[in-house]
Amino acid sequence: MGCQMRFGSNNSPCWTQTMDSDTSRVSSRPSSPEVDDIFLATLKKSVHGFTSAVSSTQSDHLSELATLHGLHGLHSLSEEDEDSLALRLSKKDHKLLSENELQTIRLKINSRERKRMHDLNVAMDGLREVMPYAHGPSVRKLSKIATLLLARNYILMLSNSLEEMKRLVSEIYGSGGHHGGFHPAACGTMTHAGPVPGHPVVSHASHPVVHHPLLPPAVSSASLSAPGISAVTSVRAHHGLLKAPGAGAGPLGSSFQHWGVGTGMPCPCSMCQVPPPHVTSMSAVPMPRLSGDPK
DNA sequence: TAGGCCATCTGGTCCT
DNA sequence: AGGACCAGATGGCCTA
Repeated sequence: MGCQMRFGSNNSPCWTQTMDSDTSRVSSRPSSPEVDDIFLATLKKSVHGFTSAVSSTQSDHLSELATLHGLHGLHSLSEEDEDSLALRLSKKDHKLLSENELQTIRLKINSRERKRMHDLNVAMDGLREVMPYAHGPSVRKLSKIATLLLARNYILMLSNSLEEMKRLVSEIYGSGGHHGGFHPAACGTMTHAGPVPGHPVVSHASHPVVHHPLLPPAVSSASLSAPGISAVTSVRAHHGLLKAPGAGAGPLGSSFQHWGVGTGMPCPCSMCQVPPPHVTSMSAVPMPRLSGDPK
């Protein structure tokens, strides 16, 4: 089976295709049910007796305990039996706490855990939102693991792009002052798209590995093959995020601004008064489809 | 039907 | 002691 990331309507297992629409299911269920509702409902039930308050798991657990204590047919127990069971359970398993107290504590803990997981999901949703991936109602929600892996790759891509931009800037302007000798008069006719005259064309294939201070050494395509993300090998293999930054119409491929040497400020010339090289939107990058969607 | 993804419960551990 | 965090177990939903 390998990598099964469900995105496209046809749900190809791997990220070999761009995300595709599937209006039928963004998420068939809320990321988290109304926590308070659940908790309150459960609490409400608990008022009428703990045997009806417990979840199925709790019921099972209770049944197990009842079995351990030699009591069978828990649901048919009378109140006296329940009280007896509670006493016996409290004596053996919970010492001083009554069942109701235990139940209350358990519900409280469960509620906290639900809230914690809900917060985690909210954060995950926030991460999904900033992921330059296809958004919209017609796009299936990224799974958690997909979100994390994609985010990681995205960060790597941005880091590499940034480092490469810095390198290029220093390469271009490092030896001279502003417009160090190559820039045509007042940026007259020069297109910023092509290779800079007198400067070697950037070859990503020959780029030294860029090390990001926040990343482990050798953050490169090789490092992306770490076992930790082996589950998405095909994702990596086909994922546009993992291409060498700047390739083609990447951040530096088609346009970049002149930068004032030493100032880090954009060149004020008219030619350079264009939007800064945007971070390539991954939604614009042909993302591999995750399914066998023929589109 | 199998497998993936997810929410929830639960008990354990660690921290404050 | 209480809360946060974690991982295992469980069951539901969905898709191929």
